[in-house]
Amino acid sequence: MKIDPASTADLSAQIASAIRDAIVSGALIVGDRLPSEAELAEQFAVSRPTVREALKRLAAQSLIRTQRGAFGGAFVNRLSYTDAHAQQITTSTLLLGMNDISFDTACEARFAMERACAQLAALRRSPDHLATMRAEITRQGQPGLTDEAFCASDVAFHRALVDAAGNPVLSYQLAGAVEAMQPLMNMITFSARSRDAIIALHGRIADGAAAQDAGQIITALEELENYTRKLAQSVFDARATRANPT
Amino acid sequence: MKIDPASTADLSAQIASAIRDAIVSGALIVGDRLPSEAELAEQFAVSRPTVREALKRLAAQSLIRTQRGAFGGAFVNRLSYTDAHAQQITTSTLLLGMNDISFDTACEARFAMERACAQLAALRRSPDHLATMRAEITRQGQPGLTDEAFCASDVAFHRALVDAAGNPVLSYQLAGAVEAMQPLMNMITFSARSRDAIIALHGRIADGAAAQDAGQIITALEELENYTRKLAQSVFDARATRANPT
DNA sequence: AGACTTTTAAATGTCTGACAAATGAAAATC
DNA sequence: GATTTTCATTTGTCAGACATTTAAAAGTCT
Repeated sequence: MKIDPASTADLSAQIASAIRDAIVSGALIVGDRLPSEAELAEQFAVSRPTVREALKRLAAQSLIRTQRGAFGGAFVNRLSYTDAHAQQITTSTLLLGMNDISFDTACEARFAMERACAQLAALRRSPDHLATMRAEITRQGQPGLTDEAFCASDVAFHRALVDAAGNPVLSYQLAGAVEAMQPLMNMITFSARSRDAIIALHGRIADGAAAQDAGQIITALEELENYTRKLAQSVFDARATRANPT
Repeated sequence: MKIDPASTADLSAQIASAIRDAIVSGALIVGDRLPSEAELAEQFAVSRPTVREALKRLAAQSLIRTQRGAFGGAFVNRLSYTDAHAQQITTSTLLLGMNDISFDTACEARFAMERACAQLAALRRSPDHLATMRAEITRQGQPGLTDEAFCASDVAFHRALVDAAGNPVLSYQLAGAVEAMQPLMNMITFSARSRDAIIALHGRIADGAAAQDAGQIITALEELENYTRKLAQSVFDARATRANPT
């Protein structure tokens, strides 16, 4: 592991990059202990604070974990689904929030990916997944539910559908996409009638999963996508009219 | 922005978390300048090195960028697709590399997502995308190509298919999944015959895109998935036999 | 007055040295 | 032999200093 003395970049960034490369390439494997901060400082010929900044960068990506005390140090971390998932949600949420991505684009991406697991979900859904879906549908029908709680339940419902596909890699990828949509969905005010429509579509999805009928799930998802986009459109139109009345 | 004095977690982690929350929640928006390190140190009642460690954590996630000099400082960064993409590839690659995920699981997830954009790709593919796909197919047929170069071209081909869907959110999500598979794919040695089979399938995908026939793309992708899994299986079987000959 | 140069203040980047706190191993004690 | 104490190691945090970069502000010349 070496750094380029000619580079103008921050030393801590260079050091972090060197160690990251060693981990990604497999030169350092899960559980390996990195040299102590003092040793790293000597190896890279920098001071300990600089090394520490580099290590904090890696810790922010869950690449390492640190432990105090004798025989402590920095260890290469096993990236868990939970960690990866959390990072993906942060990244996706910010990406959607900062880049003026249209509701339609985000919606299209989300439902395209969700349809991708319909086939597998129909094949592998367990009674557990079905029960979760039914429970969320019931919750969504309860009176007095706030829009936010309705959205949260919506996310949980779709999360169950994704998990039903029984592929952890798919779950990790899609859960990020679905959850990142939530702030956008939260902008919509759901009338009682639109809630009923969504709940009916959720019911058809759950029925399709129960019957192991992928076609039914996909059809319902397509209708849900169209309905969601129409709903969002009307919200945006109403806002535009309020802001700019003729 | 406050931190909990009772928490046992690292101060730098707490400070990073507080600032991150402010960014994700929208209290700090793109382009906003954070207080200087000295001011932050005073606000949080910690030393400057501790503040710096917190800022480096945020920089590692591309949440902020720093600028030296007068009127410099730390600014909330617009998370670009490029940054998000790079992070996703690192995360996905490590997740796949560290967690003993079977080739089949990863392969299934990848092709499920890729099929999800077939419909959109058939609808929106531009001459540019078609040209890229054709060019990669040509490259793949060249003699003397190393296995690694073949894999890289394979990734480029599928990347073009994903981009053809014309949805940046989808591209960001899927590019990570496809590229993260590359180290796994690199374990396979491609015989001339298997290369020919893959190239033929790529040709059918490109033809389907050219004809705007989503069904053809999906069928070819399914065959490609099956073929890839069969190929990987034979590689693993051969290894098992070598390691444990009867 | 306007264009160019110099100065300067503010900010990050880096270093040194120090102490606190945690932690597990080893030594001492019962 | 079991328990307690000591101790070395390592990370976490702090204080203060200097180097470097940067753009605004002041100064200078035409």
